[in-house]
Amino acid sequence: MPKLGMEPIRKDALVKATISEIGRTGSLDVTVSQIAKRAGMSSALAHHYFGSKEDMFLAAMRHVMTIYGAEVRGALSVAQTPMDRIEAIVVASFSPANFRREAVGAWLNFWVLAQTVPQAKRLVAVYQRRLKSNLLVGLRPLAGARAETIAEGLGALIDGLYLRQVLRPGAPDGAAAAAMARDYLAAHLGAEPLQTMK
Amino acid sequence: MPKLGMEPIRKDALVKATISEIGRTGSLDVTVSQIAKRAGMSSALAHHYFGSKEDMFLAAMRHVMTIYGAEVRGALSVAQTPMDRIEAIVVASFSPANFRREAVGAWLNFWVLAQTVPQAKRLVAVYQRRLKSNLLVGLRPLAGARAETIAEGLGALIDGLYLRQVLRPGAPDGAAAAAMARDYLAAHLGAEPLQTMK
DNA sequence: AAGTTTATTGACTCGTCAATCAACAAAAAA
DNA sequence: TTTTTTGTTGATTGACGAGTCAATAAACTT
Repeated sequence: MPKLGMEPIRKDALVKATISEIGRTGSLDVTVSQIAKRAGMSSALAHHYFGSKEDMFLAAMRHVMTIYGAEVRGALSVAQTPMDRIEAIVVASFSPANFRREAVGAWLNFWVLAQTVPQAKRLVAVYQRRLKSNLLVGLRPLAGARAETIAEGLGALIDGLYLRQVLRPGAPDGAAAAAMARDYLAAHLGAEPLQTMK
Repeated sequence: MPKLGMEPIRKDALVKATISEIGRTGSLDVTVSQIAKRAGMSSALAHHYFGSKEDMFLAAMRHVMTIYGAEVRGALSVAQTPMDRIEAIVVASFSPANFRREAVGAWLNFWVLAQTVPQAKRLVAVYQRRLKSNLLVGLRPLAGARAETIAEGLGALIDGLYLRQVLRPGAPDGAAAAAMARDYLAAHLGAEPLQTMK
């Protein structure tokens, strides 16, 4: 009994189901049928709304990044000082949500996807640019000319710490990761604003 | 015309072919037949020597890590000072070899594999421990009690910088990554050996 | 010489899966 | 009311793939 305006609802359900299934299997080795089943429809319908499985992956990727982006934006909106802003980004990056099985599966597998699907690589690049630019807003008042380099380094450190927590045996420790990031900041900000020699 | 003692030769060929194919496709979505073909044998023979495809993946993973380990060990063997040691590890980690398509494909996909295959997770953990311990040897004379934290952070930073170079559009810049790692060191060593307050 | 171990493959089994299609149903437009 | 658009699925296509097996053959053992 077809109700109209199903498209966005179905697509949304499929995107979420895609992420769930990637998290469940830990890989991109999920079938359209599995996804469709979890989203409560036939695989044919999934193919109807998304032309191909790859399109579903890309939509799922955008969704994960949107969620993360919203989390960061929410945290930033209550930040007062520049330091607050950086702290907000760090905390959001290591929030429990990002360590859920689905999120982990999504990120790792999207990195893999980025190797071969240009569209996916572009999305990853967008994420990296946005992270850096968010960090810069907080860093420039604190570090001036060195802000660029510090933002680059802190961005990489956040990714690296995340990766390590995820690959570590046992439960990930977001707080420890955040502490390391703060340490990095302290060393780069507190120490040598005067060091100019290369 | 069976010559004896083929096993190690065949296995070696399969391992290398596995890495090649993973690099070529950028994913673990490679068939045993593709691997076997590239290694110059039938897929049945591949199954004869390795029981399953997963076994081939794990063997390939060990091989990649062995290569990297050898590279690091070689660089360390000529290091004189503690600082030399750290520098050697950094340079080796961002060597062109590690940015070859095969190496990139291997690392990214092995991270994914580690999510679901405990054996793979263990191998990743071994790599992380070894990196940290190598860094520690160089860091302890320079940083004393803070060596632990710095090694942890530098290890994560190296992974994060690697990831960023790999995902960046365009050719990766190992030298830039190494420079960032040095920057991290400088900030953590040169600055506040006296800072004790939390 | 007979028996055993090692090397090797073509053919096959059993299964999966992405994508398509024909067909049906209901709402909206004409 | 007829037509068009939107929603929906069962069935099918066409292809591929991991792992097994029987069979063949060379080399080594006894």
